[in-house]
Amino acid sequence: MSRMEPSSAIVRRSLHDELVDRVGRLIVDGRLSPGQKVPEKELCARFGVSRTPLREALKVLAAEGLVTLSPNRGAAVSEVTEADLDEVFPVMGVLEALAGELAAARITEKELARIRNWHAAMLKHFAVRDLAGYFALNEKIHDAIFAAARNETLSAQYRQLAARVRRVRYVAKMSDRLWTKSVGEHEQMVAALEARDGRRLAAVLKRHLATKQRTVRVWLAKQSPSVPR
Amino acid sequence: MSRMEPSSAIVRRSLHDELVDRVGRLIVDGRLSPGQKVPEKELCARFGVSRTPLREALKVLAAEGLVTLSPNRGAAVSEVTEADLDEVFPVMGVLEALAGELAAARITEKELARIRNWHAAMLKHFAVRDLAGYFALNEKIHDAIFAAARNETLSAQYRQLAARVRRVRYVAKMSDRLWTKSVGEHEQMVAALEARDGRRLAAVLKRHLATKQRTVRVWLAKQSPSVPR
DNA sequence: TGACTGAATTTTGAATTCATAATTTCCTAC
DNA sequence: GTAGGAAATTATGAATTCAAAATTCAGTCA
Repeated sequence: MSRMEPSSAIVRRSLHDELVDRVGRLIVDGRLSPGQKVPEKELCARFGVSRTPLREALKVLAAEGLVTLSPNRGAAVSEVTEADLDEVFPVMGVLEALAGELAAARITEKELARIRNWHAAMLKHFAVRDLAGYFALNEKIHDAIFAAARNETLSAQYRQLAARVRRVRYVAKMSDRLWTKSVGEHEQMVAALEARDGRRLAAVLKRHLATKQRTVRVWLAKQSPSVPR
Repeated sequence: MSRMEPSSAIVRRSLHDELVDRVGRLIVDGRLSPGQKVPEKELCARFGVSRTPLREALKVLAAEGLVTLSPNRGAAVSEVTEADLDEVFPVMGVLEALAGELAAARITEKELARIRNWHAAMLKHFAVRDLAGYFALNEKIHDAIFAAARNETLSAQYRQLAARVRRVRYVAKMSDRLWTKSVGEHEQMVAALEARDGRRLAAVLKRHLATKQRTVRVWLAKQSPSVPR
């Protein structure tokens, strides 16, 4: 008997697992905004499921910090304060540094080549100041570095923290100065990877993240006065 | 009206939240052993709750890596393989290092004094080779360092990883040589804290964790042949 | 008008129910 | 006696139900 196409096969994940993803995405890319109550009923209707699996998913999202549960008043999308960023970024920093060290030691030629290509494409987006395209490739490159680090635990921890700040991170319009700086850092990242210099890559990634934090900070400061509640 | 004893007060957390703790503890301190299926029914009876909140808790524990869910066959306590340790320890390492740097900068005299006391008490337990007493204080000291780092995100991430390995970590009988080494490292930790030398503390913590990993490795290697499945 | 009270409604947390998948038991054929 | 397979049992995933809490709304009185 012939095996079914893996792509067409319905990999029957449990509903709650699927929902963690779907609802998480709604939050991360801003379709549910911070502070807003999670509309349980509406989401049940939208996804065609009952409250049970949805609520299971919300518990998981709460453990990951994307939603906040208050007793007898349900779930709300977590807000991202400046204090949160001050907590999260340093942790992301050391995780990225570790990823860099491991990746430099373990990355294959093939993976490196792919990153080089993405980097080149990213430069083109930068040239015409196409932020969305830039970010998409930027994220791919970072993911590839974590993949090359071959440490699923490390990647998972990072992903979790990244999700908490991404909605801020990827909305933050960069000033041209910071953007240029960021591109330069990416240049150095690729160079360090090619030299397989883990220490240097770690340092670059840390500096890069600091740049990002500054970008976000600027954005958040501009934003928060206009967000009353 | 007089206030009730906090210990007797029923702080009405949601059931699932309470259960994440209780079941998590069962796993972490080995009352449910790795590989074993989580006895849903039995736990419901034991805690006097229905399956709904228990299953919510299991989803959260699965996200934290303490249990593993397989479609249509429920939850089982996750096993800890050597490969897991190779993933988890490096991450814990960088988190501890960061905690050390932050703690050195932020710790108060009072907190430092408390750590000094615990350290002294720990030495007494070491003198008579009282492993349980030693571990209890050891853990307190590490917790205190994270508390002094004033970064809840950092602490939470660390706690999560620590839970995954603790059942191995705190069962592992240390060889006398490694134990002595460990005590020496603790000595250096306190010294670095007193000097508020973050860099040095980070280095010591990293070395200390490496020692611990070696301890666990030895234990796991001895163990695994006798565990058939 | 406007603050307060209390009933009606909605929302939440958790138990129960129900359909389906997995496992066990028991029977049959060899 | 054992392998195979059907029926019974149990476990699992998810929907539904139910009680209690929160919220909304309406009416009363100052």
